[in-house]
Amino acid sequence: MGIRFRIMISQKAKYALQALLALADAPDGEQLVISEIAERHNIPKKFLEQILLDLKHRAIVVSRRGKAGGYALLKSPDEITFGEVLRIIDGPMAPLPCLSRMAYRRCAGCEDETTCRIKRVFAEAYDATAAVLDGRTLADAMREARVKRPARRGSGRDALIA
Amino acid sequence: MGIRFRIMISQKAKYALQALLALADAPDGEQLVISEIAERHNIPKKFLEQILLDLKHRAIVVSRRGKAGGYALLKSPDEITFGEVLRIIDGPMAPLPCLSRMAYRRCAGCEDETTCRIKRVFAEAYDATAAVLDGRTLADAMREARVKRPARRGSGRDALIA
DNA sequence: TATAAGCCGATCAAGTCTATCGGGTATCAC
DNA sequence: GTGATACCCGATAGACTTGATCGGCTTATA
Repeated sequence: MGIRFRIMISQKAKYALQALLALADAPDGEQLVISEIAERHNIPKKFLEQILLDLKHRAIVVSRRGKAGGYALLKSPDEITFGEVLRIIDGPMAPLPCLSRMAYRRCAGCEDETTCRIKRVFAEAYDATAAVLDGRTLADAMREARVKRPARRGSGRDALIA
Repeated sequence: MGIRFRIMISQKAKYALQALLALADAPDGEQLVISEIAERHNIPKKFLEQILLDLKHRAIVVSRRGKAGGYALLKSPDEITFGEVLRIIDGPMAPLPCLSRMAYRRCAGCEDETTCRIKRVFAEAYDATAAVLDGRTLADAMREARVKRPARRGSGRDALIA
């Protein structure tokens, strides 16, 4: 139906970030149950189960099972970066396989990687993206929501198209 | 089989950029036929037809039909940006629909867009990416391939993971 | 022991990506 | 004007991914 976006964050990653922010919001690191988070943020409960389990396996959150169970953050909100979460949920972020450190692969049909004229530009783009995503934490996101800043840079987004 | 990359450039876009660079390489804007480009760069010929047609419709290249036909660049290589090509071939680049100017859409389930804590971070990431991709032209890519520069920034890519 | 909550693997529908196919149409050489 | 060449264009198909659901198991509390 709708238009497809290429450089898109998955729904799963969005859910993951929402859930983590919900946990970060909980006072005193109090734990929350899946169904609570799911209902409050309109996330399919079973889907959220998978997501939180992934995050648990990667030591972002902890869980307690049983009747008094639930989830809580394992790391502090200012130690959890967006980049980290995205890599866990969506896999490598590099725009070309040959640019990834966590999953390097030669590009199909690329004969001389050292002189590839496409690679260099995307390497720059990737560096720029990664610098932002690896530099922003849940704590940053929580802060930004409270104090509304003026445009961060001179021209801001208005200079950009699409 | 392999690992999936999320923020990935499509094969189609890679073909498009290769083809455009091939046309930019041609001396005096001489035209090339599809099959020539396809063979030299290992691009499926019929697939490349579609791609070049798209680029023609968007006024990036011109074509001549018939026996002495072929393709040539319509704009000069320093007027064709990577971002432009990517938007034509892959569609909007924004990581969230609500960040796209060319195809704005409200994010599913996002209730208050002005206070969305996820949006802001991705807006920054997107700005950073777009600044690079909209700032690099085919001509840049051709230049960079010739003179091999030292690392552009201090630490360079080595500081980054994945 | 009953109940609540997380754990876990399998499966499914819809959509996307890559590529291919079969022909249609313009242009040039002769 | 006839044939060959090269671009134009819509339809289709297979493999894969994504988002989501299902059923049942395990652990812990009351």
